Amino acid sequence: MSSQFVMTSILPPSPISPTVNPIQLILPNLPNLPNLPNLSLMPDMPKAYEPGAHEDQVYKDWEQSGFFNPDNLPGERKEPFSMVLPPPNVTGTLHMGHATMLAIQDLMVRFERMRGKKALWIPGTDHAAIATQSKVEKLLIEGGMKSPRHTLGREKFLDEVNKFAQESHDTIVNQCKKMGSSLDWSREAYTLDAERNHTVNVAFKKMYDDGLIYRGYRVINWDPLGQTTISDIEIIYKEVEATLYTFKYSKDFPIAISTTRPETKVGDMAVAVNPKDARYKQFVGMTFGNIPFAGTTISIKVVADDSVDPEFGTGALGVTPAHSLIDADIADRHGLTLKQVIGEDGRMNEVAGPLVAGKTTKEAREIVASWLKEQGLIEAEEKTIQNLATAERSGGTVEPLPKLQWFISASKEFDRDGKKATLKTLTQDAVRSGKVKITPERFEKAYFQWVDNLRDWCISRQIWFGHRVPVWYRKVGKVGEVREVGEETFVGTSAPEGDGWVQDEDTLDTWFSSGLWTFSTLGWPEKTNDLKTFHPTSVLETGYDILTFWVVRMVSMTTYLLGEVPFKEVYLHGLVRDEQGRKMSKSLGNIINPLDMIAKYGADATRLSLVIGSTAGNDVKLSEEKVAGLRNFTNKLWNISRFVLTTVGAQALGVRPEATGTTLADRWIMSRFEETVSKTVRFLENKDYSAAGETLREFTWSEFADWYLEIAKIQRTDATLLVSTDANLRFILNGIIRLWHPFMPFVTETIWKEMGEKGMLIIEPYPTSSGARDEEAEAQFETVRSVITSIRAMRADYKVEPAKEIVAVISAGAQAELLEANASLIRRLARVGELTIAADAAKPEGSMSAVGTGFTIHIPLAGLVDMAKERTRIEGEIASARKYIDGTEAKLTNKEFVGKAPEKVVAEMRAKLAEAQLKLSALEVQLKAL
RNA sequence: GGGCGGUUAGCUCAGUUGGUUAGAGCGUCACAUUGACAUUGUGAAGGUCACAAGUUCGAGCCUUGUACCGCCCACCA
Repeated sequence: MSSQFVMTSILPPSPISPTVNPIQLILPNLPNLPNLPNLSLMPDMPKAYEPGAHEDQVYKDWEQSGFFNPDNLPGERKEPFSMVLPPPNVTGTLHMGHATMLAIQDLMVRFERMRGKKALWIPGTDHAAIATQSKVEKLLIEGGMKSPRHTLGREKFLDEVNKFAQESHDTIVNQCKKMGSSLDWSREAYTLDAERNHTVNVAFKKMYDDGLIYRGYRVINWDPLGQTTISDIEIIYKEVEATLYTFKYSKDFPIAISTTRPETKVGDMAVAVNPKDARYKQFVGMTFGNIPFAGTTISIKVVADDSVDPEFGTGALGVTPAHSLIDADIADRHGLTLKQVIGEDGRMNEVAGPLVAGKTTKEAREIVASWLKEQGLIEAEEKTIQNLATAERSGGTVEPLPKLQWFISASKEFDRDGKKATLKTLTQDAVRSGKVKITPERFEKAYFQWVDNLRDWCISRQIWFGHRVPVWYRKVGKVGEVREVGEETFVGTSAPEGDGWVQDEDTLDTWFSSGLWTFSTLGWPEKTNDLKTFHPTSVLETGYDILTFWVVRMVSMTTYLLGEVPFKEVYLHGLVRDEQGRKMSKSLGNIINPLDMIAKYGADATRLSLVIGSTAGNDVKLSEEKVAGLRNFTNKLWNISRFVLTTVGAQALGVRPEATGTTLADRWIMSRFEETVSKTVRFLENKDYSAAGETLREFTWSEFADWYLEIAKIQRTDATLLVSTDANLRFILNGIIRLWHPFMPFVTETIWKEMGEKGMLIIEPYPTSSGARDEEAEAQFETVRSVITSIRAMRADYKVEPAKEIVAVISAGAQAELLEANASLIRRLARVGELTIAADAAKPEGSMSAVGTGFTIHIPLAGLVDMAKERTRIEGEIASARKYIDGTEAKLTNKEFVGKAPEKVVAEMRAKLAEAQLKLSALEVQLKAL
């Protein structure tokens, strides 16, 4: 029974929380009030946003709403958006890399959900076969058990692993929720649960029946420490120092060879030379038999093979077919037999001869080397750097050796749509045809580099934790007559009928089941509604480091089994590094735990820190300061809302105000809002999340909070502007809360509640914009803003107390009317008591001046103005203006520039020149006046 | 050995098909602060865009080369 160790329990239903949010006690009392709010009903918002006080409750509310499940979403939603969560390994807890993935994916799915799509994001975990089993084994050994597998036996050992996996799973689920992930828990899957086991078995059987899966006796990567085979990509190369010996097998042998592993030479079957190598041509085809070598006897054939580099070493390669993957290939081409001299325990076996039998390879290496020395066979001995193959999980030194294993063929041909295809060509075509788009595009190269060299994939593992190979064997033969006449094989989704069947002991590589993930989670092989609606999935978002491990395999297996791609797009994020760019690791002690960050700064700030400042495919450097900085922003957003809600009120939020009768500032902020919406949406559609976030932050903080809110305070003192100003404040607040939601779901949903909105923000429509801007208002407001900023700068320059009112005279030419119309803003925001604005105003005695584009500001500061300092400053400004004018004039008098540059560029430059000249003459006037 | 990135302010990074006097956040400095917010406000300083040559009217951006840093693949036996 393969299901005995399958984990089925997934998740208890969320209990309905007995706690009642105090805010909800107030809000139902908010009827449709007349325009002026009743202050006593205003929400009582604390001064600072405390994430810990809201996040868990908000998440529970979302879960209870059922909106994570697309079947429950309101309205008619036709277009699907689907995504699978790359299942985290049940080996422990989530790290910042997982947090990044959750932040980006949740952003994607919330955005699409708000845009009215049938949005589905499927959660799940990966049993991570070798990784989990070795982790549990290690823990048991640390706990005092010497040989856990031996002591416990298969069933009890698996109980331990499953227990650990369950605990890990619970932790992971909790962490996903803490991050605010809007995952549809009702569809949660596990790569090793009963349904996925069925999928795996069906897939295995189909591929076996089609000849894509086969069993073969071949040289594989053996991990003597983990006691299992591993695939090529589970190998990590480490540089170690080694001795390269050059020697002859015997005095009479005509060719010398080199090796760093003399002990394997007792298994040599041939010497390979390049066919073009004149030195050895005469020996090709000859066999030298009965060579006494290190206590045994070997027989060496000289073969010619193109893969041998005549320039390297002696130009001859000793072929050890059983213990080198390359040699195995050569042996295969020349029909040499595999002579296994190293056993699965990593020691030399009987075949290796009495001199080394039973010794470890390391011991044997010394023994054979001394034997060679004694015999005087060594011609050279030198130190080199060798890339030692080690197993990713156990750290053991990988020993290539021949073994009967299960493989998936990359090159077996089959018919696909009337054409010949292989797994390799299917995988290549998926990306080449554009059916799968990889973002960033440059990773397509890495994809092809891997796929073009796709080799047969060894999928069987000698571990217990995993999907057991769905193959049964039975000895065939008449009892009592001949033993083991043959073996009968049965491949199926469950055990065959009849007696004597024994299931294959091995389990499958964990990537076999994860390769089926996009459709195993949707009910395949049944033709479910989910599969029809949501497959192929819209996008796969994952780290670039598992492109080859996982993405390639998903494309291979899905295109083969389903005849369609697993996803339309792959979006790859970078790795999270520390502030110095180092990988986060336990040994460096630089790990930032996402849960710590959430506890300290909130989930929203943590998410934002992983999204802002990171671009597709590039690593993110994370520091606690960055998270803290973004926590400040969440608090800013909270306080913006607090201001609007407590002073203006919550009514009529979201209703677009009438444009008539509004001020320049009103027109400006509405225009900026339109621009912000269209830019944000465009960036989100292009998956440029950092740019979207920065656009929003810029608008929220630098435009809405710093300028419009301050102006609103002034406008609200004017009874004729009160209603329209409030309407604007509400509308824009409502808009930014929606815009921010996919980035910062908790604080925005909390504010939404404070606003007294009935439904939940999670399903509100995302703002849209025609992109129509009021360019006149933007330009005019820019002038007003620039006047205010200039006055503030002058004050700061002369250390005038911010509260103190000053006198200002502005000479503004054609812009005098505009500034006059906004004089009250200038007075209040720049703290000007007596303000004179004229087309051409004279400079008062003893004043300092600042020249802007189209205006000059004078501030009389009797006795305070340092004339020498003023002169230096103005001279400096004149110098830079001259330099600019000279450069620009040079360009404009250059016929080639005027002739070849686009008209628009030339016209812009002329306008800039005129502006600069105007400024220069104004500066010169100022200098003279001094 | 093959390939892919990167090098822009003290730090972390943007910079869209080449076109204003290169931007942001953090940090720094100065000033301020009981009415949304010190998790704040206002203002300022700070850059030969790694280096060299080339293409172009024009280069942070394109080409070639050099240097340094990081990663992936191969595994020379």
